[in-house]
Amino acid sequence: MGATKTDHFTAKQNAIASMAKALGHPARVAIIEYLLKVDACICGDIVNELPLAQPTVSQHLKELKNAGLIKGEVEGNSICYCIDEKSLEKLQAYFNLTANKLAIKNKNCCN
Amino acid sequence: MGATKTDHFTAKQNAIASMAKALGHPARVAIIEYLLKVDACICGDIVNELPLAQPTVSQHLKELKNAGLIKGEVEGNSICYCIDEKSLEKLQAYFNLTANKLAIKNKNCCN
DNA sequence: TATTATCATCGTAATATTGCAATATACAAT
DNA sequence: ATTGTATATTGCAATATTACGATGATAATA
Repeated sequence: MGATKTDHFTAKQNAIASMAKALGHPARVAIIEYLLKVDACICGDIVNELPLAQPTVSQHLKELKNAGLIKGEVEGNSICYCIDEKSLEKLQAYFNLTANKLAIKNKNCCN
Repeated sequence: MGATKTDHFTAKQNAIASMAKALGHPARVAIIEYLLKVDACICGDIVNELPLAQPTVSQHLKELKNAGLIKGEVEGNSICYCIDEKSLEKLQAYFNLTANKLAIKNKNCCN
């Protein structure tokens, strides 16, 4: 026990959960917001922005990358991290769909 | 260590992270989708829908409730769970804003 | 080549999450 | 009152996450 039973759910449910999980930490939300704000995006800048040590930030970046929310490319001595537009669009589409379904839904329950 | 340093981030960042974290498990995504699909919404139904034991489902429901994503009301012998529209709208608004900012952004980096 | 700068990885401690059996609680019906 | 049904809570084991110091790896620069 202790491990999530991912194989019992649909691929889409796991995909959404995976991206949501990556955003389930304020440092990672802050990283996304910072990447959105600046044009140049090097890990060092992010470390200076956050109240966390460099290895911790590096780890958060890795998780965002694993979830597909950001991309990283080597650029000389440093690494350039950027938001992966597609993943953000998937989340946008998912929540638009969900909120719209909810708005249309018959509310004959708890309301 | 091991505990998230929430107080170092903004209230909004923590709020988004908190809701995202609640959706960071496929069972909880499945619960939201199920609540969206049905009109009547009682926990027993949810237990039957999911490949998890009753206490586990109950715990996931509690977390969704703590994050403000669902509301629960006692209804006779059972409890009626429903999606909290406001929270879903917040997520929708957040991802719309983020995706739109991203679309407008100058991409002079990693692209 | 030696040094410095930048980011990643390893190792580890502290804490949180996941999942379930067992048990408790609350209500409805008999 | 007792029984049955529905959900919550407790307690625990397995695993995951968070955070950071120490150390590596690589590239630019002196």
